[in-house]
Amino acid sequence: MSVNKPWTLKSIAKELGVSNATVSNAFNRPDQLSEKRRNEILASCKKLGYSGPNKAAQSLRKGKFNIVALVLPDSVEYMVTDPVASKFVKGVASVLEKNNVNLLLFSGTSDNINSVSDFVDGFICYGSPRNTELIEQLRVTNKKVVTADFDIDRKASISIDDENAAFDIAKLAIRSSDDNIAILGLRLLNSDVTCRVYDAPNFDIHCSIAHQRLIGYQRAINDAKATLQDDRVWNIPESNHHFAAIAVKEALTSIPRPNVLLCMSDLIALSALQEISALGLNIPNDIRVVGFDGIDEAQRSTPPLTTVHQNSEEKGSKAAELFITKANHAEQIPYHLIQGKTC
Amino acid sequence: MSVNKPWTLKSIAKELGVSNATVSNAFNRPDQLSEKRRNEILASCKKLGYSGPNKAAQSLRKGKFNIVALVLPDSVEYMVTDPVASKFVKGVASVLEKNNVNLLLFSGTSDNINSVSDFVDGFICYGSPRNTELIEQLRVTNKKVVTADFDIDRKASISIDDENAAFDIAKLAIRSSDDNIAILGLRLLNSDVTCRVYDAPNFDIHCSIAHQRLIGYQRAINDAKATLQDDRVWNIPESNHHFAAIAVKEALTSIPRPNVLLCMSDLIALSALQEISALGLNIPNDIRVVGFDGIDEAQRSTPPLTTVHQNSEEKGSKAAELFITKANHAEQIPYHLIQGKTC
DNA sequence: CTGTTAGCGCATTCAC
DNA sequence: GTGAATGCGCTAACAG
Repeated sequence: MSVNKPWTLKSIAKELGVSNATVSNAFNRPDQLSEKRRNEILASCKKLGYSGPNKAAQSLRKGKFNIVALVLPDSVEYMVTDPVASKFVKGVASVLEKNNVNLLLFSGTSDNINSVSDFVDGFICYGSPRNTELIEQLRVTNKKVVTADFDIDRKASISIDDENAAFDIAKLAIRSSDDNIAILGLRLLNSDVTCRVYDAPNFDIHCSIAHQRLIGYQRAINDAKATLQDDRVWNIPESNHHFAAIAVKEALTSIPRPNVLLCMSDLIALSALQEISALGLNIPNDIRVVGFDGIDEAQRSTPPLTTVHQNSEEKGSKAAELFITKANHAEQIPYHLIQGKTC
Repeated sequence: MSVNKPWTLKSIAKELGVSNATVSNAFNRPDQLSEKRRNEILASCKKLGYSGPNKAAQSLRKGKFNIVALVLPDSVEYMVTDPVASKFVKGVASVLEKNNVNLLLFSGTSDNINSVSDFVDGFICYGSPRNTELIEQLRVTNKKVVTADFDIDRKASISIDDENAAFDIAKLAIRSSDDNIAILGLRLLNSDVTCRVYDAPNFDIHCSIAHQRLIGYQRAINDAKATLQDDRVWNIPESNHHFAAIAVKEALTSIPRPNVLLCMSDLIALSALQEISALGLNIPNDIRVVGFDGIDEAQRSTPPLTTVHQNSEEKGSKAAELFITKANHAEQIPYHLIQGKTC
């Protein structure tokens, strides 16, 4: 056999003078042959440079690929930019690695999961993908699907209790029925610009965490007998300073100026702190601000942010575990409030 | 045909009453049949719910997978934590996406590329992987390999001129032959603890960027007729505050105290700024500090860091382009100095 | 332009 | 324990 031609199961079997079933069994089904025979074969293969059955062929045959596609909410850029998403990915990766499953990054802006679904065992979907057609595709695929921070029918999912978390943190921020409240929402609309949200009940994505958080805020507002003016909800398309600053500026320059800012992410809240300082206003005396997520950076800001902490890494590892164990239930993990100095 | 059984090329061909080659051609080789016939077939397939040839089988047959494995220097965690690595990934992802190639994350701590090499078209390797056995495996694989920030034989590679960049920035920092210089190196040794490096020439990895930067620093030191004491080089295993702070503290408490700190990453330099402030020392009067990388954060520090800027995202996109175009030359991209206020 | 056929590399049956 | 046969789903070559 030419040294350049890579070995195949067949060719190595012939070389060793055994049947190909035997070689296959040596690698895949130890119980089908004696320990001794197996070790001999494996040793010979190693010596000859055959590193085991071809994975692609094996996958085609078995219908098992050991790859899972991580469907990101947005482009890959988003994942590496957003600290919350990063932690999630880290959690997913650690569990998959332990199970010898490979991780394929799949952009939420792609137009079809078909391009990969033939060679992955399934999907872990983190948040609602920007291209909403993917949701429908994920709904109908017969591959395993686990969602995080949003739901698709009765597929396995992992999240926190966003509504109650939002309620709790908003209760902390709202002190009087006279408070002037503004909500800086994250992806409340399926839009890619910062804008106000006038028709609160009419969302594109009803199952989104943004929606749930909004309900929680609203409940806290009602609970405090305060009111939310209908031009005081903003939509921010991505959790970053660029888009957040626009909304924050609009909010701070609107009359009457809000004295409570409910932010759907810490990054948004941090932008708010920055703008508020720039205006020479005092936190929390003039304005109280609360965030959401509990990223490390938020505890190092001045003043440290009052926010909801959720363990994104755990969320990621749980998502991967749900995938591996083929679970199909919805799971929630706990959150807790971090009492900073911004309210 | 049962509605539940997914279509195959064969079954759909039979259903449509055409040969399977025709269906295959309709999807893959438009020139092999009339426009009209092709459209008819594609339309029928769509109507019946056949979304095209199975990718796994197609890949096995063609030997083309449209997946590239990105070999990370360390675990996935590293990638999402390090701002420089993040940018690189972003650059890679954007180009691959444009070419309909999927990105598989491959940890630099894995023990064998064999686990994936049967179903990827090749590897993009970012920096020297923590498990150095992978280097040898990448060297001998017959799959396409592109390396970034380090070299494997004559495979395609992308980097900056690390030696000259280090020389340039060090020249900025060193002002007199009396300067007391300390070097805070990044991965100079294949160790996972922070420690001093005594035998400068004896590196595990001779082709590493750390090595090249060290040579550049050394050249600048010689050029300034200054000297580097042999206990003034530190090895930091990962570019983060935890490991960096240890080295910084050791350096700052050694006698005579260094007045020039050459740091092999901005994150290390930022840690240094923090520790120096904590000691009540003045930058740059008491100590001058220079970094490497030019991350955004370094410009927002007080004082803003003097450093080398390299475009990591471009490095990533170039790496992907080298892969896509099957190039096999070494390429360098430019760097430039950022004159901050730390020296 | 169309249909037939022989693999891509493997795992699983079934008889031996 | 072994070896031959079948097919996972597809593409390329070739004949028509």
